[in-house]
Amino acid sequence: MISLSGLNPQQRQAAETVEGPVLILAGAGSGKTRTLTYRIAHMVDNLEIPPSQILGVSFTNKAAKEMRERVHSLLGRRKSKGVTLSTFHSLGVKILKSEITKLGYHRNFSIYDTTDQMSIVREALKLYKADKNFDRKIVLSKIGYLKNRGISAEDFANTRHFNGDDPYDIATEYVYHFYQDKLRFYNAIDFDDILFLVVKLFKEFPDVARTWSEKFQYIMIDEYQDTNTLQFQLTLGLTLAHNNLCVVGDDDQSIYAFRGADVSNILGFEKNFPGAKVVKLEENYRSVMPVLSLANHVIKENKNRREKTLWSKKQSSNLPELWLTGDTDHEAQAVVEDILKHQSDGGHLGDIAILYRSNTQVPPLEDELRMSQIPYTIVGGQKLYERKEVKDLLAYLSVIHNPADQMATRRILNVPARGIGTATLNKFLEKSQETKLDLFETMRQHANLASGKFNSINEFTSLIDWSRTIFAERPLPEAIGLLVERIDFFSYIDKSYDNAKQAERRRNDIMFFIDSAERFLKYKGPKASLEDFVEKVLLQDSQDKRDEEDEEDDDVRKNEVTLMTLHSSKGLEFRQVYLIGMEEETLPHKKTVKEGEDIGEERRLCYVGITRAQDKLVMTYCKERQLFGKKTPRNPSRFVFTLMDKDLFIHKDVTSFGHLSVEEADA
DNA sequence: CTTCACGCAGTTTTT
DNA sequence: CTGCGTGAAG
Ligand SMILES: Nc1ncnc2c1ncn2[C@@H]1O[C@H](COP(=O)(O)OP(=O)(O)OP(=O)(O)O)[C@@H](O)[C@H]1O
Repeated sequence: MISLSGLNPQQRQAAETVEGPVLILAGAGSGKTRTLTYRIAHMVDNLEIPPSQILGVSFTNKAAKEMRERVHSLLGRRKSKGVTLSTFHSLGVKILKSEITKLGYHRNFSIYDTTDQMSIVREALKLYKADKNFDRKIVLSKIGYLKNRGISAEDFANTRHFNGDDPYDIATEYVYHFYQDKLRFYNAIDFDDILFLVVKLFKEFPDVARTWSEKFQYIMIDEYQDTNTLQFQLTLGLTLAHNNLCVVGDDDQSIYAFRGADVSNILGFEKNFPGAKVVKLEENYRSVMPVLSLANHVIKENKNRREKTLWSKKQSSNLPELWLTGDTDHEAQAVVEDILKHQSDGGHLGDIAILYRSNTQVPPLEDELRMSQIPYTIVGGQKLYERKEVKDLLAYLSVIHNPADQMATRRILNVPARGIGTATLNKFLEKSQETKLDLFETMRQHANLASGKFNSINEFTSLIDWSRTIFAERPLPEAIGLLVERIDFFSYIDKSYDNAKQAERRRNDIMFFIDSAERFLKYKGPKASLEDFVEKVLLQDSQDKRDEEDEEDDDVRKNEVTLMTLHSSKGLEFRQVYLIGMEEETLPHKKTVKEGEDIGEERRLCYVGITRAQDKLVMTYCKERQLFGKKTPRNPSRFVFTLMDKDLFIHKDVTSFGHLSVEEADA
């Protein structure tokens, strides 16, 4: 029996209202996620609702994982096991895996990332000859924009989004069709398709939607302010058979508008789900009052927001601080030095987070942390599967699993070099187009197409066939190992880099990749399939080293500092937070300052950052910053600059403080 | 077909 | 400063 005494009366009411729509709209740290996790525990343990009927969705992997851990610690591993806790995207893939044939794709579809998408768009634009040179990034983002609003290539021209006078729209029209045709031919879908196709499926086959809706009788969605049109429609589909939907969010923390997120989903919840019980929470249990005051002042400036009261019982005599530092290296030094002090005072490093606007701010921090031997982890950032060699290997796996995957086939065709270049490739591409046979099959059946390449082509196709057998017979990590051996991948890597250090790093990436297959096998058991593994890697389902093994220290953070972007920090909390790069053109990012006034989202980002801190908050900005290799003078962010003399934080000039950098010492 | 060199464009944020 | 894409030479 789970006791709900850990909740305040409002929270408790939300947790106990299990039937019908419920909305919790409340500020940061007011216990929204906590309420959700107790609600799940309550349903399973007290109401004896079968866990398999419960679905908890969130937006990012981090948030999903956080939720899983919290539910674990309430219910214990055994009882929480059957509860589905995932992101929208992994839920989408799960649904597509079992239903996609209805849409004319095959079950073994590949999932394409931005690089693959770009290549296809590039090809399309090459074919779409025009005097103007189109930027494929713009075209691709238009396609993504459309998809996230549920608009297909066929519909585009008939929507208000289409402007017949805009050459880009006309180009996009063409490219979108081409792109979608190719994906289908390659039996591949992109990230946006994951949700787009589920929605399409639900629309065209209402009974399928109904089946899924019946499976998940109780649905909870965290960070609901970040849902976009597609996710909203998906939600509608999942609630076809009932209206047991509990959503949780904060319009002040909506930070994914660039991805189509639409706050009107949460603000209009009562309209969309009539009879919804609305719960407001006003007590913040996370932060100390001075931190919260600053946060409240920062967010107050935004227009079009729901006013909220937010207060905390936790007092503190320490105000947040804003440090002026020299340059990015010095900023990193100042932060690291402060962390060292914390460490020598016996502080735990797991209590500390360094947050920043963009991943480009990481390198100086990494250098300093390494030099000071402070353990740290970076969340997000350079992803394992984005490293070139890992992508290559992943492409092998994709072709083995889905031979129709042309992008993957082309990627590995000449990696390692087999003497099959563009000339040969083009011959096969032509043939493939002509016969409607996929590229791989074309090579198998018409190996003699390119004179002199007969042997190389044959070797390639039989390599893949051989691999398929291996992967069917051997455990995953072993099979990958054998493949790496067979293509002599390590020698290929060594040959590709004259710098021995680089080559070693790349080899390590591969080793790490095999390691993660090993962990995957351990976690999944012997039935761990190639397909599941690839999916997991692509969805970033588990990008950090530690997997489900170490059960007991689930709620104990490791003794290491956490580095992440403001975006990935949402929903988390740390005793001590360093919010670096509080500068104009960094926190209100340059791009948003230039393009009209959508500063509101940047301000919310700042709000999110501040409200991650429980006890201590340090914000830093630089006097100057290396930009494109040039020193550029910087100014403090307007978000705090305008609050300078209100005693909300202490402004410190630390430029003359701390270790001198090597250059300064030499000077 | 591979390799190398040069010019350039780009730096949000995530699945 | 880097990392990519293009083009010419080997
Ligand atoms: N009723 C309560 N009693 C004690 N602690 C609470 C209570 N409610 C929430 N907390 C604590 O407050 C902190 C913030 O809670 P939680 O993360 O659920 O807030 P949230 O509203 O989801 O925040 P955010 O909007 O930032 O995601 C957590 O440490 C949580 O354990």
